[in-house]
Amino acid sequence: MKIYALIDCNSFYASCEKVFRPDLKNRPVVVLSNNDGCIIARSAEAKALGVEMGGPYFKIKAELARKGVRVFSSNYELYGDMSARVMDILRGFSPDIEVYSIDEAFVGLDGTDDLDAEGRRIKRRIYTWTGLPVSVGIAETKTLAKIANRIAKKSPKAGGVLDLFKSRFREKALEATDIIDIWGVGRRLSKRLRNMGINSALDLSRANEQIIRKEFGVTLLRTVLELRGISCIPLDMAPPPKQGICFSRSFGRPVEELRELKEAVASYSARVAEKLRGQESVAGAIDIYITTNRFREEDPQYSAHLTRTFPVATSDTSEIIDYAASGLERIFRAGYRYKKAAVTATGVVPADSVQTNLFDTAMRGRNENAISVMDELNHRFGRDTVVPAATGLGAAWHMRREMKSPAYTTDWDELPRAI
DNA sequence: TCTGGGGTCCTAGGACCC
DNA sequence: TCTGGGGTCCTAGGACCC
Repeated sequence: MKIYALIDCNSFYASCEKVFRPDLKNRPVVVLSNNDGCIIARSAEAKALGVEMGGPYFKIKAELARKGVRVFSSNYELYGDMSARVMDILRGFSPDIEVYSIDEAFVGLDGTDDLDAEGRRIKRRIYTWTGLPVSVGIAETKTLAKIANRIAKKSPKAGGVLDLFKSRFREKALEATDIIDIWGVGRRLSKRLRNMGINSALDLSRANEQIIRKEFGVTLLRTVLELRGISCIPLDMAPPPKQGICFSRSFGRPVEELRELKEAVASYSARVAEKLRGQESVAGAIDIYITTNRFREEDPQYSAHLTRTFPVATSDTSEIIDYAASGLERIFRAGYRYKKAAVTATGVVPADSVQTNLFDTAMRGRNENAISVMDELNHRFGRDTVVPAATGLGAAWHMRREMKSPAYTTDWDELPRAI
């Protein structure tokens, strides 16, 4: 029988700031997003004062000051560092751990006798070693562990830890959980479910499987089964490298010039390339997105994106910047006040898989002649001088720019002429 | 003046092939 | 003439997560 514990740091960003400011103990604290745009974390004291999550800072700045709320700009380096410490401590309890987000992890506790006591040991050790308060929820599925965690966090009686594994309180817990608070049920789904008279987690756990499958798809069906204690979402201990790598930012002020946008897109592209190399991946394509400020309804609105595919998957900074820049030129329209730009690498695969893919592509082409010509070129000019592109129909031959006469052809039979 | 950033998964529909 | 089933691959868009 599987047992899952969900460990979740309370008000993570706000708690991280408090660790280094003992004078703020028991004081309300909030943390702001990039550009100090909106509130992304609130300490318990701030929540008690009614400070809303996601509220734009400029609208409530005066109110926060009046209430004595301390305000921090976000410091992601600090949060990443604190997160790593917490995850290391959890690894001391079980090797079965899925780091789910910066402030959450699922831990497998199979074979543990006293789950409640183990949960309290985890909570105590993290607090002693890092100063961060956490909540622990335990159950036989991840979805139920999420619910247990949520109740542990809110209920004063639970003291931050709730074990729902084979618990006689499970039905009560489901009944007390509103549909919108279930992991995997968002605004849209909850609306549709309410129309069917499904309002609580208990209602959803009793819903008809066929109807759920037909009307909502397999994702929600899995949620239903998980609520019944049937585990459908296993621990993901070694998440594969990211499939898409994105860098996106809002500008501090409206941007109208192509030149300025280009600078932004170039620096975002460089960051994406860095991230790619950091996880030893390459991208098959790059997507550029720009948009105006949707909150300024009086302004003309425009947003656009464009995907550019690389002949050969790459993590090369200048190549990525070039492609992004030319994509930007194509979607840029003058006369708009731009607010935000994003650069996303897609088709991301491990760098060392590319040669394998290329070989497969070559074999699919079944053109012995082309393959032997490629081999000969590579033998004469050095390894990887010529490679077949991984994407596109048929075979596309790409010759690296180190060669004096770079050639690019989409025809197998053309290759010999490239010599 | 001022409204975050970074992801995943699923499904539907079109292109293309035999 | 344009009719059929079965399959893959790709893309766009929706919904959700923290």
